[in-house]
Amino acid sequence: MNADPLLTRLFAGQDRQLVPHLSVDCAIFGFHEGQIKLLLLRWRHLRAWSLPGGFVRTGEPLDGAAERVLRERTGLDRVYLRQFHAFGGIDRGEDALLPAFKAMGAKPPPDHWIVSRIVSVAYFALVDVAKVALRPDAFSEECRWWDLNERPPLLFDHDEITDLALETLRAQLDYLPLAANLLPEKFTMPELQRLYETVLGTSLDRRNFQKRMLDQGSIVRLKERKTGGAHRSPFLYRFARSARSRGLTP
Amino acid sequence: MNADPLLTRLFAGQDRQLVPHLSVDCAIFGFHEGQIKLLLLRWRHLRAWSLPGGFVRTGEPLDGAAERVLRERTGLDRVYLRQFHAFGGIDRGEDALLPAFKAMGAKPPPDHWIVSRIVSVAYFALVDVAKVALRPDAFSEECRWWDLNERPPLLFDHDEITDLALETLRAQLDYLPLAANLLPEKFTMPELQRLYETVLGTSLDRRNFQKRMLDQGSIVRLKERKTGGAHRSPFLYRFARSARSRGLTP
DNA sequence: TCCCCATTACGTACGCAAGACACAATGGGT
DNA sequence: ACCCATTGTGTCTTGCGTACGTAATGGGGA
Repeated sequence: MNADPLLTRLFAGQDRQLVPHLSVDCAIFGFHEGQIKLLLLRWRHLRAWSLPGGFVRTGEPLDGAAERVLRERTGLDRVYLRQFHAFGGIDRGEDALLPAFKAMGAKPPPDHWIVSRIVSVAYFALVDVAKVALRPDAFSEECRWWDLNERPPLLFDHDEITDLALETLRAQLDYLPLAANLLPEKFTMPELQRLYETVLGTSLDRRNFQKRMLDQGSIVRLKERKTGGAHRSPFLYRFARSARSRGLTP
Repeated sequence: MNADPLLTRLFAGQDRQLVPHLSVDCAIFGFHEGQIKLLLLRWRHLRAWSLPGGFVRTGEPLDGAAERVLRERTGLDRVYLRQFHAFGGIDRGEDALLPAFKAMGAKPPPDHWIVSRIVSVAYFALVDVAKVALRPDAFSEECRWWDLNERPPLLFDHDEITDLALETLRAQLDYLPLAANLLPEKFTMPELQRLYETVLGTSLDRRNFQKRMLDQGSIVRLKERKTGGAHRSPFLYRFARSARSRGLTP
């Protein structure tokens, strides 16, 4: 197999396009059929999964790198994206990459930063699954949604990153407009409730939940109802303008 | 003036001790006489102030670098220290350093990372002012506590960093054992209340505050009272064991 | 020395929001 | 036409936070 020209230049130390020792990783969450979904990539040759990520380019803001990763994998722009932690331990499992590079015909020098020490700034994103156009990156052969509870073990320290992303999500559930970004424009009250229950891991009272949401004023009831279900048709709702917060510079 | 040998080696690109393009900054908070204090350094030659910070060494964890900065400036170890954000904008004001380097007789090449692009991971620390032994670093001529409201304008983007640290502090006031780390072992109820009021920027009802704190169970009343004041002697309290959380790996 | 009074300690009443639960309405399935 | 799971709405209770009143204390001023 031919060596990737990008990798060859990178390993020769000639690449001044990237900020060394630095990367971004994105935990991209979706919600579908009552389940939280996580977007994962499968690496070529390694056959193992990781979060979408990438390196930071010279002259590119950190947030810009995260926005780029999100855009390149999902086609989405201006969606909910927040930094939540920088992971800077000494051994984050970078050497798991070595077999992949070898299989690609490129050999990094043993002291090259890409296999020695990388600090990764982690972001989480909330997206509407229906709007996503999945696309793997140069190093991966597949890109798909996983049910959060059935996800495979991840490469590097990405299990740890995912866990902290979820913890952050739960802690901020009522402050950030989480649901407004995970659900489609129109949704029913039970759908909204199942999202809350899934994120919180508890069950909530239907009637009190509805009251709380409506009194709070952040969602608006539409005239339409959702038909096709086997029971009484529920109303459709949408979020009030103020509830949708997009992008990193609000 | 003679060139600093560390700087000379760094600018010649020979220094493999530091991870390039990466630094840590610490917002170190204290509390004294009813006021929140912030620890600042005054740079040599520049005569301007900044947060304590430093570069990350090869083989040093990110958290370790923050702990080292805190220890070197205050002599303290195992105190409350948390990462809260990575600042990675394109121009964070690094070129403010140029005059300082020049005055030290060292000239960085114009494309050197130290004046081109630095991503800084920011931490905040909560310390007991009485236990701190202040010590400036190699680049600063003075190191002292400032009243938060009277602090001077800071170098780089450190005003922004300080603002976000405070915002994070306020948001987490009731969850993290903030007071347990800012106050001395023994303290009075009015002292605790003033800390809360200062951080929150509001005034609280004396009687309800006392009830809330005691019902919560995280503080314990001692048999002693504080004497010497001009009025009725208040009881002394201490935090319950569980309330004190120290260091980055609990 | 004694009174004054700011400050501390303890207790009660009210209001709002969340939680528990009952009942009516709907719409496809049988 | 009836059944019944599901949705929409209302009521009662509980608990926490807020507002506020009263008693106790200890140093300072006359």
